[in-house]
Amino acid sequence: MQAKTPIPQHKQIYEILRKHINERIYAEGDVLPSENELCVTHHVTRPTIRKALSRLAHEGYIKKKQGKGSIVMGQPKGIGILSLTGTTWAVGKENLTTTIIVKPEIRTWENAFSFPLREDEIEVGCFYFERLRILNKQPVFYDTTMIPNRNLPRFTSRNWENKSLFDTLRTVYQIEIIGGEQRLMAITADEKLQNFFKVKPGHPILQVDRKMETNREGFFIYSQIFCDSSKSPLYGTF
Amino acid sequence: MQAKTPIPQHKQIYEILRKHINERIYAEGDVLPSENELCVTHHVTRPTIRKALSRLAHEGYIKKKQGKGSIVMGQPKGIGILSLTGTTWAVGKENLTTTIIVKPEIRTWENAFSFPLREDEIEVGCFYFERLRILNKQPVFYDTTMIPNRNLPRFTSRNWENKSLFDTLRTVYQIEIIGGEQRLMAITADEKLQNFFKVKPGHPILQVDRKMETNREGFFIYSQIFCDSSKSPLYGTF
DNA sequence: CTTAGCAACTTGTATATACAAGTTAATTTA
DNA sequence: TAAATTAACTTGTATATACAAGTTGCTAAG
Repeated sequence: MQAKTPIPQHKQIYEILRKHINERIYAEGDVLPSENELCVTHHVTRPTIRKALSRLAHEGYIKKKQGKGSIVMGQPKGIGILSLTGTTWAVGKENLTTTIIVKPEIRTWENAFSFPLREDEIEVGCFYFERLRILNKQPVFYDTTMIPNRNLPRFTSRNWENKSLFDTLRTVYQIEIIGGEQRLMAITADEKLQNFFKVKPGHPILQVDRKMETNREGFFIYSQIFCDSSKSPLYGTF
Repeated sequence: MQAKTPIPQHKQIYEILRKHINERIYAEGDVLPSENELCVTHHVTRPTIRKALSRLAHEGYIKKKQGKGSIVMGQPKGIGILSLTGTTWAVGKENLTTTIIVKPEIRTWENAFSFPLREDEIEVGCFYFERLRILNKQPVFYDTTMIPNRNLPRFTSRNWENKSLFDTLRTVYQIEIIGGEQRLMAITADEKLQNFFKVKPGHPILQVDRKMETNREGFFIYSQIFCDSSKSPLYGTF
């Protein structure tokens, strides 16, 4: 492993192992190569490997057992809405299709779902898009996302259908979600939502407002999600 | 720092710093002593300190800045329902009172809120209790908790009013939540909930079913929460 | 054949060290 | 005076090493 890039080695190794788990090169139930073996294959020392593994363990990709090894758990379950990193949605990945209602476009911030905005955020405007997620031919999520228009070359020209927004941000732009805040509410469907979800007036809907913090100082991502949890409860791991 | 106990030093230091932040010895906005200073005061080396700080940072107690130091963020916001560790509820801690509806008692498992149970879990039975959380004199949460009856001496005789269940489990029994899964749903209030929350029929209610994994192998904690999010949205950090 | 114990693995904890990189403030230079 | 440099801090990354502790399977004793 060469350090020619400014990306730390433990992060590179994390990405490699993560990819291998996602691609089922290491499948659920498998035991990862031991830390010492990984040291040899990646030409680093144990603390470096341990840092990569510790992140994988924390995110649920593996489970470490003293004396045994690192057991692969597969892609963490969850739909990327309640999980910690917001990076994956394994459950129903096969069945969950994403339709873009409004393609990513540069807009002024209309609002940020009750989260206050800073001056400089308002100034640059934002990438805005709306998506409808369909599970087993039934629409279950409707969400809008706003991302500040700052130093994201060729962002609107990317293909976003059935792509993970957070995977792209992480691998292409080196932007990672490091935390955030969210508000959850149970509401009753308004006319627009009744239309999207094809439900009757008075139907309970789950609403989530999120403000996500990234490793870029002062760079926040805002999203609002509506979910018809009667069709499919919002399932997540933590 | 002596290593006479089997509890690792990095964990002990984590607990100390965490306590100091909770007691506002280190207040919001303060900068923690530098890693090297902490090394001296706790008689350990930097990697050990860094492990403690890294956990505090991950849980939101502090924020690390390269070149500056570790800035204290205070107790992580959230009500302990959506936050990662489930250990704290800072927001409204002053205003949030907890009433025990059903005191902790040993019961057989009636069910575990749609989570399947293992044989040995059913065998030992569980501690069961119900609580009602009141914010500004208005009931906002109603929750039931089930904990397997295994090796928890004097559990039922403890005082649980306005105590953090997870703090007690961690400090007294060395049990930590290391992850879990949850299902969120928007439902309409049934008669029992209408009574608790004093709302009309058809009122939307947020329901959360949780299965929490602990550092004790095979030891899970189950809880079900109902929230009248119209009075106070479920706010959490991650 | 069965079992106890040991050896060879695994991960967990901790030390000591080194240098890179970001921040801040004092100092030097123009 | 004002700007540039430097020095002294901070955290971030990485190496090399050592031993503790849990797991597994082989081996030798009964």
